[in-house]
Amino acid sequence: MPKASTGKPTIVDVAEKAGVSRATASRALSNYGRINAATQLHVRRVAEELGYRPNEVAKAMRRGKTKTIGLVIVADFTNAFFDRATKGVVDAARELGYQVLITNTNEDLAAERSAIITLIEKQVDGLIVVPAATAIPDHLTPDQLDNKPIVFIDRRIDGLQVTSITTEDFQGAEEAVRHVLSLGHKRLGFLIAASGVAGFTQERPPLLLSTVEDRINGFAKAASDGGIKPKMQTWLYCEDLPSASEAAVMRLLDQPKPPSVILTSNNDMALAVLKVAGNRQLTIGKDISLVTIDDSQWLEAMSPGITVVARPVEELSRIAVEKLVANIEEPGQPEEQIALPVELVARGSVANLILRPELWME
Amino acid sequence: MPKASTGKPTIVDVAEKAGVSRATASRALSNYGRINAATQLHVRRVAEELGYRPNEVAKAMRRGKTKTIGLVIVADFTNAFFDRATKGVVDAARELGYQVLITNTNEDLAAERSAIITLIEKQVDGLIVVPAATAIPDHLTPDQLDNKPIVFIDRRIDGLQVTSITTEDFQGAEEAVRHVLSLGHKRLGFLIAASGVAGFTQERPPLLLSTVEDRINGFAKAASDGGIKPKMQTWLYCEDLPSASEAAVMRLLDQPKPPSVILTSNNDMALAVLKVAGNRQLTIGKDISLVTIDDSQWLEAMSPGITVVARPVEELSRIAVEKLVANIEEPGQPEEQIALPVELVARGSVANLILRPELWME
DNA sequence: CTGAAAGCGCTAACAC
DNA sequence: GTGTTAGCGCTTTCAG
Repeated sequence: MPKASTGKPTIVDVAEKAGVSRATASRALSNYGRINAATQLHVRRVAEELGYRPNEVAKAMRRGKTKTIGLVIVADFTNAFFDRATKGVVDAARELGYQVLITNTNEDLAAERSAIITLIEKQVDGLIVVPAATAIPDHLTPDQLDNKPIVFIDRRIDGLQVTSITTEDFQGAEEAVRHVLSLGHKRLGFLIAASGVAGFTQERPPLLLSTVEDRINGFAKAASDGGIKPKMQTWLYCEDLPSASEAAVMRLLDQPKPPSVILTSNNDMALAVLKVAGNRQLTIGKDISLVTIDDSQWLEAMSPGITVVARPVEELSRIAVEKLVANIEEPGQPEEQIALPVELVARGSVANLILRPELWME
Repeated sequence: MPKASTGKPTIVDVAEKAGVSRATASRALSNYGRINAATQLHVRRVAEELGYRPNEVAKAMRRGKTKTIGLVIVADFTNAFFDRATKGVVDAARELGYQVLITNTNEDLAAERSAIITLIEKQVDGLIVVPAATAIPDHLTPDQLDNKPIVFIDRRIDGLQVTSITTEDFQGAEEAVRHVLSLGHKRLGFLIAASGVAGFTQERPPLLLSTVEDRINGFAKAASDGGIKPKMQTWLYCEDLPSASEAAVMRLLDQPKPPSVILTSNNDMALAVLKVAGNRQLTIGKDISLVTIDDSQWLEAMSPGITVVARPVEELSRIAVEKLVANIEEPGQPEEQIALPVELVARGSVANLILRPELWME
């Protein structure tokens, strides 16, 4: 009586039934090495009959490659940027034959740290991360990473030699300001999401994510270039929490001389402006203007549509995956800092104070 | 000269350096079986020194468990439901010590099929899927699934004995209709997302997802209970594509006697209403009313806020993971069909035709 | 309480 | 072109 194979068929079962050795079966199934075409066909047929499925874990163990990449995404992917980025990474990875193991840290460095350890232990071939850190962290050293390739998306960490795919946030922010200035706005409110602050503050926090840093600098440069005096600008740095951001918006609006336009650094801040404006019966694009960074279908569908700096999220994710996979399959690629161009999409959320000065009296 | 271990340290290196056997090292590190406390401490210290990291792939191979679950999510997680569900699953899984391997199919059965095969080959311990199929598919048999547990979220497949976590869509839809009727609406437009149709149609497609089916039935029941004659109802079944849904909305609005309120079956359809209304300078909650299913921060932040049937997405995901993990760790749990209650969140997008009949003359 | 040894399923030298 | 064999790194009987 033949050894009854109880569980699911393995390559040994296939080999036996096909009357060949394991090696031949393997060659037939994985399509490598020299093998007789007829043998291959036969083995494959037998495998099919048996309902054989390769065990990728065993393969991974043997080859030292899991064909899996780890995605460490911070915060909600409830955020209009991160959900698209996630989808982009998953899709691009699959096209290249990789699966993605996903982890969510809540902008929390400790969570990021442990996520990376887990992923490395799971033997991912590489990592795509949205780093939560502003300074060089200790858990992103080649040693901790087991020398696995890594690429950052959305943000850089200056001083770390890591490939990063970001967007031209400085230019985008500049363009946003130029746009509102061209429409006659002179009193500007800036609402900047900044982790690490409690509530909101006028003082610029010392440590900021590279994206935030770039946006601030871009905003500031264009405002200054446009001849807008600091007095005419209100800057609020705000915790990324509805309670904080809404309070910040109210503060902005309740100034003796409130801004005619608010520029927000991300979706969450824009949401707060929308909320508060709604509560106060203020019409966007008329009573108060708004420009934000990152597009979404909702921003487009509103009336008026919200003017945004759109970032090429899908492309960013795709490039990140391509660079990572290139480095996995051919180690030693040079590090690159890639910044993708952004685009201002003007919709109706910025009042034209030139054509309709009655909307805004100084 | 001792065998210089080149690569990363393995448990053998730890054992050697600690002067114990592999078995003892394993016991010390994985904290099982009988082991002397002092020995354990020593081994752990050595492991620490060496920077030893367990290889989870090897563990998985040996134990036959990967501590990984596969998530097969359809469509965009750009969708306000799926992004939150994804996050919910990832978070809940991590809390239970599982990682998640994510796949995105675009409501495409073939993609789903291949995703599941891949996941099974990767030896996931179980599967959470949003099934794209309306009828019983051939790729979800215990055999194809390698007898791994599976739970559906968001939708059921009637006739398939699979644990599913859904929401009370029938009741939610009913409640939505009751709400608009109570506000005096009598002419109702229903915009239903339905895959499989091209463009849009008035004819009800034969095969519908269980969620869609339930929503339609709920809408219809409440309308009929409320004495709304079929003549007063317009039903449009629509491809889930902006071009199609926007055309459908226009059709709805361009009828000789257009509905005073549109009830949409999902976010995408609601987006189309918003878009078209914006283009036509129609004010939501006044010129045209809107109720949709699934909440999002955007729907809440708009002015007026959009009235929605909110579904408990996080809870749904959490329960799905818990049920799945229970079944992984203790196989043979009974299948369950769980439907979570939903909640109507009334905001300002439905005009009150009773208080302000001038908004709507028959 | 600890060690020896087997083996999870697969691939890749190396022989023939 | 095919078979033999040796592991990948780990856990787990089974002895002692």
